[in-house]
Amino acid sequence: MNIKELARRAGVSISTISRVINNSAYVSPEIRERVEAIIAETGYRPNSLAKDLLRNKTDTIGVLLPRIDLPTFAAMFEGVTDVLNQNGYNILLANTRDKHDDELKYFQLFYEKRVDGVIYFATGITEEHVRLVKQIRMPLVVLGHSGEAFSCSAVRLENFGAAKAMVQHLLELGHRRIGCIAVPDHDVDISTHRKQGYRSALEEAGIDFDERLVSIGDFEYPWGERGAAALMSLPDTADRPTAIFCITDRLAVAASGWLQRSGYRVPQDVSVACIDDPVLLSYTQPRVTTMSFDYHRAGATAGQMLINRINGTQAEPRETFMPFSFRLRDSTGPCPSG
Amino acid sequence: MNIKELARRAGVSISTISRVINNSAYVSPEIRERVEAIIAETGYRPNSLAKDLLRNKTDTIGVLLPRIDLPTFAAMFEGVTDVLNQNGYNILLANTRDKHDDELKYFQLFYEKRVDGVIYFATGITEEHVRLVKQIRMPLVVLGHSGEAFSCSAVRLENFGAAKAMVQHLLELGHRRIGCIAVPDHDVDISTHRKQGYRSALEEAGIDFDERLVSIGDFEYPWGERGAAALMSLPDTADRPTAIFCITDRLAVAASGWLQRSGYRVPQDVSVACIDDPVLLSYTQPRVTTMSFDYHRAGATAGQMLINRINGTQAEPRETFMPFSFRLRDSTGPCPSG
DNA sequence: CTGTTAGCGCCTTCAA
DNA sequence: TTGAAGGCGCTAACAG
Repeated sequence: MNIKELARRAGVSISTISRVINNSAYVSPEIRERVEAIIAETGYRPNSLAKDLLRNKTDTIGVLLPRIDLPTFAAMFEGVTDVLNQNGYNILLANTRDKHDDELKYFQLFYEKRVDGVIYFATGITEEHVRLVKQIRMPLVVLGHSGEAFSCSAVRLENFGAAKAMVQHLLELGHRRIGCIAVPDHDVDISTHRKQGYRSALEEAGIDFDERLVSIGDFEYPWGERGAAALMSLPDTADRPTAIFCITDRLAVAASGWLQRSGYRVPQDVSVACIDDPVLLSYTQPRVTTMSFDYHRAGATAGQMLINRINGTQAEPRETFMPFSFRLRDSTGPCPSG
Repeated sequence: MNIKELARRAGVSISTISRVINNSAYVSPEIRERVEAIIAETGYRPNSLAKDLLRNKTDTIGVLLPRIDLPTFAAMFEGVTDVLNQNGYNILLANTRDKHDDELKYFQLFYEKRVDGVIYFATGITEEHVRLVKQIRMPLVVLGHSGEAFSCSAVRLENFGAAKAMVQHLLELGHRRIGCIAVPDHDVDISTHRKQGYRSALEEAGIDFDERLVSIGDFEYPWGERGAAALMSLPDTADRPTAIFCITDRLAVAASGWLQRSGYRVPQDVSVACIDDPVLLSYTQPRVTTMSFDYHRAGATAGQMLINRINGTQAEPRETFMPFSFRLRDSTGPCPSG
């Protein structure tokens, strides 16, 4: 079914059909009624492809992300979609599932599908990314990294500050041997900056950095166990940490579970703290002290920035940092031997 | 930049350009080279809208779901996207955020955008849904419900069996007063069937159903606390449950946390069990006994069914039930007063 | 081997 | 107030 067939059945021209569909001009009531009846009866819906081709706009935004099954990404994503949907945009979603090399392919896809803009949950930006994006000139907003390389707006997190403040909290509780369960430096904003915050807090407190207190793995639960186990099995008991700072929530949950199953009380024997605050952390036993970011808001901000960029409301690149807030719960306490 | 401009610059016709882009016919090496050089230099990429309009195919699948921030949905979604991406499809994602009424709007959108098929994470199917889908005749696969109303294939979960088997596990441990934290009957497959499984197991064991042992709330953590609190505050101590069966994982985590904070040992005083097995449940304290569904596989199966339907490989509707598997962990134990 | 032409379905002047 | 015609960017006959 198309506009031509509709016109034939209604005994009018295709322009008239177009007019009633879009209310774009006056149509005599009788004709309008007749056409509407036929539309209702046939269940006709215009072909958006044809329309989009003509108006050179798709009302679709490409969203590129490495995974969606982490609460943090899911929350940002829902923030993005909330504002985009409210503004009449649809989402073409590319989930690379951590296959970083596929990102370039998806940028091309977005361009070929002529999306009106792109939200990019960045993990690592290469020169190829930059060249490609420059070439295709699509409105772009980066989430989780600087947008400088692309000369575009970005929404970032105060990762350094959050990590530093959390370690300072542990220092204030009297802890001196503070372990850190972290991840490699693939993802600049999270892994590097949070680790830097940890080191910076120690440094300012005049505590020497001890490499044996840092355990590097990945973001997943199993590593929280393994990391905690590694730290608590340092040969000299005096070397073992009295507090463990985890770079993200899953590591803390698993570390806390392992500690308890291994006979340590949390926080009486060992404190556990982290960054990121999925609802879960308020319901585990014990509840976990953390630094909270409003991920939904971060996503919504990025979405709004992109809309402003498309509208021309805000042409100049701008960078927003999301603040953290301290959530004191039950997993941190005074240093025992302190 | 378009094919016409390219033709002008290369001094050839647009068909020649098309031929080199698509490798659809022989082109003399010199011309091919010249054209490819210009393409590389301009960064030209064909407009998919025009192509899709012509071939009447978009290589895009619409995915309609109520939310993406639950591990179960996220896992199914990634299963879907894995097989679809592997088969060259892209994803137009509609996240209703539990606004059930928007579903119809998104079905229309999918049709207007001429997606090649739809995966529908169904929560409640109304007559309007059926009428609309019948009218637009798109290949469709339903996830989480019967596809009967649409005469389409579906992937479902053995919710009844999983719930029944879990309650039977508790019965075998000697429990007679088994609480249930559940949700209202909005979502047939999960809420109703799992509750029915609970009742069926009790019935077969000759235990009278006690309404006071069922607490109805929602899927979120806070309700796990409130539900557990309600069950454990029945006036007569003898009425209180010695085991709590939760309809899904979040409720169990929160219930277990609340019990421990309220002075109950899990499982020595009260056992906790549930259905659904996000990785988390292996890392909480205690680890939670549950029935596991392979959600990723469920999604992948749905994706493959849709592809088969589009190819014509499998035209007849078919229904697959995903089996459950028992994960015995640390949150369930013998009935104390046994 | 390459160019010309006719649409895909729709919107938008421009006439009438 | 309505109709005719051109064109969005591309592919696929059909000529040459």
